[in-house]
Amino acid sequence: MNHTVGARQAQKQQSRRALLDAGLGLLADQNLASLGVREVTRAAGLSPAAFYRHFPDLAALGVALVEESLASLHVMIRSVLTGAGGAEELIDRAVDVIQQHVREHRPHVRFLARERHGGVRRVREAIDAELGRFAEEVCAALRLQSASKGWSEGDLRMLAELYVDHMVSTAAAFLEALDAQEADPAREARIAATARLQLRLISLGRRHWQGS
Amino acid sequence: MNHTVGARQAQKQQSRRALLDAGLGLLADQNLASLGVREVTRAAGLSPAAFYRHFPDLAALGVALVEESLASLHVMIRSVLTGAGGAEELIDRAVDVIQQHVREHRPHVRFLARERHGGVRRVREAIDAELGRFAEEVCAALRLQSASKGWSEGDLRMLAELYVDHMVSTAAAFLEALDAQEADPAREARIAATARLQLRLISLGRRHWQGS
DNA sequence: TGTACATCAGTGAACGCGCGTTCACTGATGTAC
DNA sequence: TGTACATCAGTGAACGCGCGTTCACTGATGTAC
Repeated sequence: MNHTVGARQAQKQQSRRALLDAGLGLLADQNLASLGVREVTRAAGLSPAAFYRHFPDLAALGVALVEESLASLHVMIRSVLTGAGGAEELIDRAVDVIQQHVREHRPHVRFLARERHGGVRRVREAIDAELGRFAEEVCAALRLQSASKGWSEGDLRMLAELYVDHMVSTAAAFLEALDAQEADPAREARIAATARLQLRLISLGRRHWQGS
Repeated sequence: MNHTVGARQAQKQQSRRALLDAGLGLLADQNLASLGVREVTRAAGLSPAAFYRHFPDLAALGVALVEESLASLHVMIRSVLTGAGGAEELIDRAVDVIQQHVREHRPHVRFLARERHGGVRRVREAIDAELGRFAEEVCAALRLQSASKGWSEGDLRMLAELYVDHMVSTAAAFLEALDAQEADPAREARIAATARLQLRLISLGRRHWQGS
Protein backbone atom coordinates (compact mmCIF):
# COMPACT_ATOMS: atom_id res chain seq x y z
CA MET A 1 0.00 0.00 0.00
CA ASN A 2 2.87 2.28 0.79
CA HIS A 3 5.49 1.36 -1.76
CA THR A 4 6.52 4.89 -2.49
CA VAL A 5 7.39 6.45 0.83
CA GLY A 6 6.96 10.18 0.93
CA ALA A 7 9.72 12.53 1.97
CA ARG A 8 8.30 12.57 5.46
CA GLN A 9 8.53 8.81 5.95
CA ALA A 10 11.98 8.72 4.42
CA GLN A 11 13.15 11.32 6.92
CA LYS A 12 11.60 9.40 9.77
CA GLN A 13 13.39 6.24 8.66
CA GLN A 14 16.62 8.17 8.52
CA SER A 15 16.22 9.41 12.09
CA ARG A 16 15.37 5.91 13.27
CA ARG A 17 18.49 4.62 11.57
CA ALA A 18 20.54 7.37 13.21
CA LEU A 19 19.21 6.32 16.64
CA LEU A 20 19.98 2.63 16.00
CA ASP A 21 23.47 3.42 14.73
CA ALA A 22 24.20 5.78 17.58
CA GLY A 23 23.00 3.16 20.05
CA LEU A 24 25.07 0.41 18.47
CA GLY A 25 28.12 2.65 18.54
CA LEU A 26 27.69 3.56 22.19
CA LEU A 27 27.12 -0.10 23.08
CA ALA A 28 30.67 -0.85 22.08
CA ASP A 29 31.75 0.44 25.48
CA GLN A 30 28.76 -0.21 27.71
CA ASN A 31 25.67 -2.29 28.35
CA LEU A 32 22.20 -1.58 27.13
CA ALA A 33 21.12 -1.25 30.76
CA SER A 34 23.48 1.67 31.35
CA LEU A 35 22.70 3.44 28.08
CA GLY A 36 20.81 6.74 28.34
CA VAL A 37 18.12 8.27 26.16
CA ARG A 38 19.90 11.62 26.15
CA GLU A 39 23.18 9.90 25.32
CA VAL A 40 21.71 8.19 22.27
CA THR A 41 19.87 11.25 20.95
CA ARG A 42 22.96 13.40 21.44
CA ALA A 43 25.03 10.95 19.41
CA ALA A 44 22.31 10.78 16.76
CA GLY A 45 22.05 14.55 16.49
CA LEU A 46 18.46 14.77 17.71
CA SER A 47 16.77 16.37 20.67
CA PRO A 48 16.06 14.08 23.65
CA ALA A 49 12.31 14.23 23.11
CA ALA A 50 12.65 13.00 19.52
CA PHE A 51 13.57 9.55 20.83
CA TYR A 52 9.99 8.92 21.89
CA ARG A 53 8.71 9.38 18.34
CA HIS A 54 10.51 6.12 17.50
CA PHE A 55 10.73 3.91 20.58
CA PRO A 56 8.79 3.75 23.85
CA ASP A 57 12.03 3.03 25.76
CA LEU A 58 15.59 1.79 25.33
CA ALA A 59 14.61 -1.86 25.66
CA ALA A 60 12.58 -1.50 22.48
CA LEU A 61 15.62 -0.08 20.71
CA GLY A 62 17.53 -3.11 22.00
CA VAL A 63 15.00 -5.54 20.60
CA ALA A 64 15.17 -3.79 17.23
CA LEU A 65 18.96 -4.25 17.29
CA VAL A 66 18.55 -7.96 18.10
CA GLU A 67 16.38 -8.38 15.02
CA GLU A 68 18.90 -6.64 12.81
CA SER A 69 21.84 -8.56 14.20
CA LEU A 70 20.28 -11.97 13.83
CA ALA A 71 18.92 -11.39 10.34
CA SER A 72 22.47 -11.12 9.05
CA LEU A 73 23.50 -14.16 11.11
CA HIS A 74 20.74 -16.20 9.50
CA VAL A 75 21.99 -15.39 6.05
CA MET A 76 25.44 -16.48 7.10
CA ILE A 77 24.32 -19.81 8.51
CA ARG A 78 22.34 -20.69 5.44
CA SER A 79 25.25 -19.96 3.16
CA VAL A 80 27.22 -22.62 5.02
CA LEU A 81 24.52 -25.22 5.33
CA THR A 82 23.37 -25.16 1.73
CA GLY A 83 26.83 -25.51 0.21
CA ALA A 84 27.98 -28.88 -1.15
CA GLY A 85 31.29 -30.61 -0.50
CA GLY A 86 32.82 -33.08 1.94
CA ALA A 87 33.07 -32.70 5.70
CA GLU A 88 36.50 -31.07 5.53
CA GLU A 89 35.47 -28.36 3.09
CA LEU A 90 32.31 -27.73 5.04
CA ILE A 91 34.31 -27.18 8.23
CA ASP A 92 36.75 -24.82 6.53
CA ARG A 93 33.92 -22.87 5.00
CA ALA A 94 32.00 -22.65 8.29
CA VAL A 95 34.97 -21.24 10.19
CA ASP A 96 35.79 -18.80 7.38
CA VAL A 97 32.23 -17.54 7.30
CA ILE A 98 32.13 -17.03 11.07
CA GLN A 99 35.43 -15.17 11.05
CA GLN A 100 34.36 -12.92 8.19
CA HIS A 101 30.98 -12.28 9.75
CA VAL A 102 32.50 -11.16 13.03
CA ARG A 103 34.88 -8.87 11.14
CA GLU A 104 32.14 -7.29 9.04
CA HIS A 105 29.48 -7.00 11.71
CA ARG A 106 31.62 -6.46 14.75
CA PRO A 107 29.27 -4.01 16.55
CA HIS A 108 26.26 -6.28 16.06
CA VAL A 109 28.15 -9.36 17.20
CA ARG A 110 29.47 -7.54 20.24
CA PHE A 111 25.98 -6.37 21.06
CA LEU A 112 24.68 -9.96 20.93
CA ALA A 113 27.52 -11.35 23.05
CA ARG A 114 27.05 -8.62 25.62
CA GLU A 115 23.28 -8.72 25.89
CA ARG A 116 22.83 -12.47 25.61
CA HIS A 117 23.24 -12.70 29.37
CA GLY A 118 22.75 -9.00 29.99
CA GLY A 119 20.49 -7.14 32.36
CA VAL A 120 17.49 -6.57 30.09
CA ARG A 121 15.15 -9.54 30.11
CA ARG A 122 13.20 -8.73 26.93
CA VAL A 123 16.42 -8.52 24.95
CA ARG A 124 17.85 -11.66 26.52
CA GLU A 125 14.75 -13.63 25.65
CA ALA A 126 14.72 -12.33 22.07
CA ILE A 127 18.31 -13.52 21.59
CA ASP A 128 17.71 -16.90 23.16
CA ALA A 129 14.61 -17.56 21.08
CA GLU A 130 16.52 -16.70 17.94
CA LEU A 131 19.42 -19.02 18.83
CA GLY A 132 16.86 -21.79 19.33
CA ARG A 133 15.59 -21.14 15.83
CA PHE A 134 19.18 -21.46 14.59
CA ALA A 135 19.48 -24.86 16.21
CA GLU A 136 16.23 -25.86 14.51
CA GLU A 137 17.58 -24.75 11.16
CA VAL A 138 20.86 -26.62 11.64
CA CYS A 139 18.90 -29.66 12.79
CA ALA A 140 16.82 -29.62 9.60
CA ALA A 141 19.97 -29.42 7.48
CA LEU A 142 21.61 -32.30 9.36
CA ARG A 143 18.51 -34.42 8.89
CA LEU A 144 18.97 -34.30 5.11
CA GLN A 145 22.58 -35.46 5.19
CA SER A 146 23.34 -39.12 4.45
CA ALA A 147 25.62 -39.21 7.51
CA SER A 148 22.50 -38.87 9.67
CA LYS A 149 20.95 -42.17 8.58
CA GLY A 150 19.66 -44.00 11.63
CA TRP A 151 19.96 -40.95 13.93
CA SER A 152 17.05 -40.33 16.26
CA GLU A 153 15.40 -36.92 16.25
CA GLY A 154 16.72 -36.24 19.77
CA ASP A 155 20.29 -37.09 18.84
CA LEU A 156 20.11 -34.81 15.81
CA ARG A 157 18.90 -31.98 17.99
CA MET A 158 21.68 -32.61 20.50
CA LEU A 159 24.25 -32.42 17.71
CA ALA A 160 22.70 -29.26 16.26
CA GLU A 161 22.91 -27.58 19.65
CA LEU A 162 26.53 -28.61 20.01
CA TYR A 163 27.25 -26.97 16.66
CA VAL A 164 25.39 -23.78 17.56
CA ASP A 165 27.11 -23.51 20.95
CA HIS A 166 30.45 -24.04 19.27
CA MET A 167 29.65 -21.35 16.73
CA VAL A 168 28.75 -18.92 19.50
CA SER A 169 31.93 -19.66 21.47
CA THR A 170 34.06 -19.29 18.35
CA ALA A 171 32.45 -16.01 17.36
CA ALA A 172 33.00 -14.68 20.87
CA ALA A 173 36.66 -15.70 20.71
CA PHE A 174 37.13 -13.93 17.36
CA LEU A 175 35.48 -10.85 18.80
CA GLU A 176 37.72 -10.84 21.85
CA ALA A 177 40.76 -11.11 19.56
CA LEU A 178 39.64 -8.16 17.44
CA ASP A 179 38.86 -6.09 20.53
CA ALA A 180 42.19 -6.75 22.22
CA GLN A 181 44.30 -3.67 22.78
CA GLU A 182 47.06 -4.54 20.31
CA ALA A 183 45.88 -5.95 16.99
CA ASP A 184 47.09 -9.55 16.79
CA PRO A 185 46.41 -11.38 13.50
CA ALA A 186 48.18 -14.48 14.80
CA ARG A 187 45.62 -14.77 17.58
CA GLU A 188 42.79 -14.77 15.05
CA ALA A 189 44.53 -17.48 13.03
CA ARG A 190 45.04 -19.56 16.16
CA ILE A 191 41.35 -19.33 17.02
CA ALA A 192 40.39 -20.37 13.49
CA ALA A 193 42.79 -23.34 13.60
CA THR A 194 41.48 -24.48 16.98
CA ALA A 195 37.87 -24.17 15.82
CA ARG A 196 38.60 -26.31 12.76
CA LEU A 197 40.25 -29.02 14.86
CA GLN A 198 37.36 -29.04 17.28
CA LEU A 199 34.82 -29.36 14.48
CA ARG A 200 36.87 -32.18 13.00
CA LEU A 201 36.85 -33.99 16.33
CA ILE A 202 33.10 -33.54 16.66
CA SER A 203 32.65 -34.77 13.11
CA LEU A 204 34.72 -37.85 14.00
CA GLY A 205 32.51 -38.54 16.99
CA ARG A 206 29.49 -38.13 14.76
CA ARG A 207 30.78 -40.73 12.32
CA HIS A 208 31.20 -43.31 15.07
CA TRP A 209 27.99 -42.49 16.91
CA GLN A 210 25.87 -45.54 17.72
CA GLY A 211 22.77 -43.77 19.01
CA SER A 212 21.79 -43.02 22.57
CA MET B 1 51.84 -11.30 61.61
CA ASN B 2 48.22 -10.56 61.97
CA HIS B 3 46.70 -13.89 62.82
CA THR B 4 44.44 -12.54 65.49
CA VAL B 5 42.44 -9.78 63.91
CA GLY B 6 41.21 -7.19 66.31
CA ALA B 7 37.59 -6.19 66.65
CA ARG B 8 38.26 -3.29 64.32
CA GLN B 9 39.49 -5.45 61.44
CA ALA B 10 36.70 -7.94 62.01
CA GLN B 11 34.15 -5.18 61.68
CA LYS B 12 35.81 -3.88 58.55
CA GLN B 13 35.70 -7.36 57.02
CA GLN B 14 32.04 -7.56 57.89
CA SER B 15 31.28 -4.29 56.11
CA ARG B 16 33.26 -5.39 53.10
CA ARG B 17 31.29 -8.61 53.00
CA ALA B 18 28.05 -6.66 53.27
CA LEU B 19 29.08 -4.55 50.26
CA LEU B 20 30.02 -7.61 48.21
CA ASP B 21 26.80 -9.40 49.10
CA ALA B 22 24.68 -6.34 48.40
CA GLY B 23 26.42 -5.91 45.05
CA LEU B 24 25.95 -9.55 44.10
CA GLY B 25 22.29 -9.34 45.01
CA LEU B 26 21.69 -6.22 42.98
CA LEU B 27 23.56 -7.71 40.02
CA ALA B 28 20.86 -10.33 39.68
CA ASP B 29 18.78 -7.75 37.84
CA GLN B 30 21.35 -5.46 36.23
CA ASN B 31 24.88 -5.08 34.92
CA LEU B 32 27.89 -3.99 36.85
CA ALA B 33 28.12 -0.97 34.54
CA SER B 34 24.71 0.29 35.63
CA LEU B 35 25.21 -0.38 39.34
CA GLY B 36 25.50 2.66 41.60
CA VAL B 37 27.64 3.35 44.65
CA ARG B 38 24.67 4.71 46.57
CA GLU B 39 22.59 1.73 45.52
CA VAL B 40 25.13 -0.72 46.90
CA THR B 41 25.73 1.10 50.17
CA ARG B 42 21.99 1.52 50.70
CA ALA B 43 21.48 -2.24 50.29
CA ALA B 44 24.44 -2.93 52.57
CA GLY B 45 23.18 -0.59 55.29
CA LEU B 46 26.08 1.84 55.11
CA SER B 47 26.45 5.49 54.23
CA PRO B 48 27.52 6.26 50.64
CA ALA B 49 30.90 7.57 51.75
CA ALA B 50 31.70 4.31 53.54
CA PHE B 51 32.08 2.58 50.18
CA TYR B 52 35.36 4.36 49.54
CA ARG B 53 36.94 2.90 52.68
CA HIS B 54 36.81 -0.49 50.90
CA PHE B 55 36.99 0.02 47.14
CA PRO B 56 38.24 2.87 44.93
CA ASP B 57 35.33 2.29 42.53
CA LEU B 58 32.72 -0.25 41.45
CA ALA B 59 35.03 -1.95 38.96
CA ALA B 60 37.24 -2.94 41.90
CA LEU B 61 34.24 -4.46 43.65
CA GLY B 62 33.54 -6.35 40.40
CA VAL B 63 37.07 -7.75 40.27
CA ALA B 64 36.75 -8.90 43.88
CA LEU B 65 33.55 -10.73 42.92
CA VAL B 66 35.30 -12.39 39.99
CA GLU B 67 37.95 -13.76 42.32
CA GLU B 68 35.33 -15.14 44.70
CA SER B 69 33.27 -16.68 41.93
CA LEU B 70 36.14 -18.43 40.26
CA ALA B 71 37.70 -19.77 43.42
CA SER B 72 34.63 -21.90 43.98
CA LEU B 73 34.64 -22.93 40.31
CA HIS B 74 38.23 -24.13 40.62
CA VAL B 75 37.34 -26.38 43.50
CA MET B 76 34.52 -27.82 41.44
CA ILE B 77 36.68 -28.55 38.39
CA ARG B 78 39.33 -30.27 40.43
CA SER B 79 36.81 -32.51 42.11
CA VAL B 80 35.84 -33.80 38.68
CA LEU B 81 39.31 -34.13 37.20
CA THR B 82 40.90 -35.98 40.07
CA GLY B 83 38.19 -38.63 40.38
CA ALA B 84 38.78 -42.12 39.04
CA GLY B 85 36.41 -44.14 36.86
CA GLY B 86 35.68 -44.80 33.20
CA ALA B 87 34.68 -42.21 30.62
CA GLU B 88 30.96 -42.72 31.23
CA GLU B 89 31.16 -42.17 34.98
CA LEU B 90 33.40 -39.17 34.47
CA ILE B 91 30.87 -37.60 32.14
CA ASP B 92 27.98 -38.22 34.52
CA ARG B 93 29.97 -36.79 37.41
CA ALA B 94 31.03 -33.71 35.44
CA VAL B 95 27.48 -32.83 34.45
CA ASP B 96 26.21 -33.44 37.98
CA VAL B 97 28.87 -31.21 39.45
CA ILE B 98 28.13 -28.40 37.02
CA GLN B 99 24.41 -28.60 37.70
CA GLN B 100 24.90 -28.59 41.45
CA HIS B 101 27.39 -25.76 41.29
CA VAL B 102 25.02 -23.55 39.33
CA ARG B 103 22.25 -24.32 41.82
CA GLU B 104 24.39 -23.54 44.85
CA HIS B 105 26.20 -20.50 43.53
CA ARG B 106 23.55 -19.07 41.27
CA PRO B 107 24.34 -15.39 41.91
CA HIS B 108 28.05 -15.87 41.29
CA VAL B 109 27.45 -17.87 38.13
CA ARG B 110 25.01 -15.30 36.85
CA PHE B 111 27.50 -12.57 37.58
CA LEU B 112 30.18 -14.39 35.56
CA ALA B 113 27.87 -15.07 32.62
CA ARG B 114 26.71 -11.47 32.57
CA GLU B 115 30.09 -9.79 32.92
CA ARG B 116 32.11 -12.16 30.76
CA HIS B 117 31.21 -10.04 27.75
CA GLY B 118 30.00 -7.08 29.79
CA GLY B 119 30.85 -3.42 29.61
CA VAL B 120 33.66 -3.27 32.17
CA ARG B 121 36.98 -4.16 30.59
CA ARG B 122 38.93 -4.91 33.80
CA VAL B 123 36.30 -7.41 34.88
CA ARG B 124 36.04 -8.97 31.43
CA GLU B 125 39.78 -9.49 31.30
CA ALA B 126 39.88 -10.98 34.78
CA ILE B 127 37.25 -13.55 33.81
CA ASP B 128 38.95 -14.42 30.52
CA ALA B 129 42.33 -14.89 32.13
CA GLU B 130 40.80 -17.19 34.71
CA LEU B 131 39.02 -19.29 32.08
CA GLY B 132 42.39 -19.64 30.34
CA ARG B 133 43.82 -20.98 33.56
CA PHE B 134 40.96 -23.48 33.69
CA ALA B 135 41.82 -24.72 30.22
CA GLU B 136 45.44 -25.11 31.37
CA GLU B 137 44.32 -27.15 34.33
CA VAL B 138 42.09 -29.39 32.22
CA CYS B 139 44.91 -29.75 29.72
CA ALA B 140 47.29 -30.94 32.44
CA ALA B 141 44.75 -33.49 33.62
CA LEU B 142 44.16 -34.80 30.08
CA ARG B 143 47.89 -35.15 29.56
CA LEU B 144 48.05 -37.72 32.34
CA GLN B 145 45.28 -39.92 30.94
CA SER B 146 46.24 -43.02 28.96
CA ALA B 147 43.73 -42.03 26.27
CA SER B 148 46.02 -39.12 25.42
CA LYS B 149 48.95 -41.25 24.32
CA GLY B 150 50.38 -39.91 21.09
CA TRP B 151 48.49 -36.61 21.32
CA SER B 152 50.43 -33.47 20.50
CA GLU B 153 50.47 -30.64 23.00
CA GLY B 154 48.44 -28.47 20.63
CA ASP B 155 45.75 -31.09 20.15
CA LEU B 156 45.48 -31.56 23.92
CA ARG B 157 45.02 -27.84 24.36
CA MET B 158 42.37 -27.77 21.64
CA LEU B 159 40.45 -30.54 23.39
CA ALA B 160 40.77 -28.82 26.77
CA GLU B 161 39.32 -25.63 25.31
CA LEU B 162 36.45 -27.56 23.78
CA TYR B 163 35.67 -29.01 27.21
CA VAL B 164 35.86 -25.62 28.94
CA ASP B 165 33.66 -23.96 26.31
CA HIS B 166 31.18 -26.80 26.66
CA MET B 167 31.17 -26.41 30.42
CA VAL B 168 30.51 -22.68 30.10
CA SER B 169 27.66 -23.21 27.63
CA THR B 170 26.12 -25.89 29.83
CA ALA B 171 26.35 -23.78 32.96
CA ALA B 172 24.72 -20.87 31.12
CA ALA B 173 21.91 -23.15 29.97
CA PHE B 174 21.31 -24.41 33.54
CA LEU B 175 21.27 -20.84 34.75
CA GLU B 176 18.74 -19.79 32.13
CA ALA B 177 16.54 -22.72 33.15
CA LEU B 178 16.65 -21.75 36.83
CA ASP B 179 15.98 -18.10 36.02
CA ALA B 180 13.00 -18.82 33.78
CA GLN B 181 9.74 -17.41 35.02
CA GLU B 182 8.05 -20.72 35.78
CA ALA B 183 10.23 -23.27 37.54
CA ASP B 184 10.70 -26.18 35.15
CA PRO B 185 12.60 -29.19 36.50
CA ALA B 186 12.09 -31.04 33.22
CA ARG B 187 14.05 -28.36 31.42
CA GLU B 188 17.00 -28.82 33.77
CA ALA B 189 16.90 -32.57 33.21
CA ARG B 190 16.79 -32.07 29.46
CA ILE B 191 19.85 -29.83 29.59
CA ALA B 192 21.73 -32.39 31.66
CA ALA B 193 20.80 -35.20 29.26
CA THR B 194 21.88 -33.18 26.24
CA ALA B 195 25.18 -32.22 27.88
CA ARG B 196 25.92 -35.88 28.64
CA LEU B 197 25.22 -36.93 25.05
CA GLN B 198 27.42 -34.14 23.72
CA LEU B 199 30.27 -35.12 26.00
CA ARG B 200 29.86 -38.73 24.91
CA LEU B 201 30.07 -37.70 21.27
CA ILE B 202 33.19 -35.64 21.95
CA SER B 203 34.69 -38.56 23.84
CA LEU B 204 33.99 -40.77 20.82
CA GLY B 205 35.74 -38.33 18.53
CA ARG B 206 38.64 -38.28 20.95
CA ARG B 207 38.97 -42.05 20.84
CA HIS B 208 39.21 -42.05 17.05
CA TRP B 209 41.46 -39.01 16.76
CA GLN B 210 44.49 -39.52 14.53
CA GLY B 211 46.28 -36.25 15.24
CA SER B 212 46.25 -33.04 13.25
C1' DT C 1 -2.17 24.32 -10.77
C1' DG C 2 -3.53 26.77 -6.40
C1' DT C 3 -5.38 27.12 -1.91
C1' DA C 4 -6.80 25.94 2.73
C1' DC C 5 -6.47 22.72 6.22
C1' DA C 6 -4.49 18.41 8.66
C1' DT C 7 -0.74 15.75 10.11
C1' DC C 8 3.14 14.82 12.79
C1' DA C 9 8.58 14.52 13.29
C1' DG C 10 11.35 17.24 15.72
C1' DT C 11 12.21 21.23 19.20
C1' DG C 12 13.64 23.52 23.43
C1' DA C 13 12.46 24.68 27.95
C1' DA C 14 11.11 23.00 32.22
C1' DC C 15 10.45 19.78 36.30
C1' DG C 16 12.02 17.22 40.10
C1' DC C 17 15.34 13.60 41.26
C1' DG C 18 19.13 10.66 42.42
C1' DC C 19 23.73 10.44 41.30
C1' DG C 20 29.27 10.36 42.60
C1' DT C 21 32.37 12.40 45.30
C1' DT C 22 34.36 15.62 48.98
C1' DC C 23 34.79 17.08 53.54
C1' DA C 24 35.29 17.93 58.39
C1' DC C 25 33.52 15.25 62.00
C1' DT C 26 32.86 11.45 65.68
C1' DG C 27 33.72 7.93 68.62
C1' DA C 28 35.13 3.17 69.26
C1' DT C 29 39.36 0.50 69.01
C1' DG C 30 44.33 0.15 69.42
C1' DT C 31 48.84 1.36 71.49
C1' DA C 32 52.68 3.34 74.25
C1' DC C 33 54.13 4.11 78.63
C1' DT D 1 45.99 -1.79 85.68
C1' DG D 2 45.37 3.19 84.24
C1' DT D 3 46.01 7.08 81.36
C1' DA D 4 46.85 9.93 77.35
C1' DC D 5 47.25 9.99 72.60
C1' DA D 6 46.78 7.92 67.69
C1' DT D 7 44.25 5.55 64.34
C1' DC D 8 40.68 5.11 61.16
C1' DA D 9 35.82 2.96 59.81
C1' DG D 10 31.82 5.11 59.32
C1' DT D 11 28.80 9.57 59.20
C1' DG D 12 25.84 13.18 57.35
C1' DA D 13 25.64 17.35 54.94
C1' DA D 14 26.82 19.60 50.88
C1' DC D 15 28.10 20.46 45.91
C1' DG D 16 27.10 20.64 41.14
C1' DC D 17 25.45 17.71 37.38
C1' DG D 18 23.09 14.98 33.99
C1' DC D 19 19.23 12.22 33.87
C1' DG D 20 14.09 10.72 31.94
C1' DT D 21 10.01 12.51 30.74
C1' DT D 22 6.33 16.14 29.76
C1' DC D 23 4.61 19.86 27.23
C1' DA D 24 3.02 23.35 24.10
C1' DC D 25 5.16 24.74 20.00
C1' DT D 26 6.78 24.99 14.93
C1' DG D 27 7.07 24.31 10.32
C1' DA D 28 7.71 21.12 6.54
C1' DT D 29 5.05 17.55 4.24
C1' DG D 30 0.67 15.57 2.79
C1' DT D 31 -4.16 15.87 1.19
C1' DA D 32 -8.78 17.37 -0.30
C1' DC D 33 -11.06 20.13 -3.30
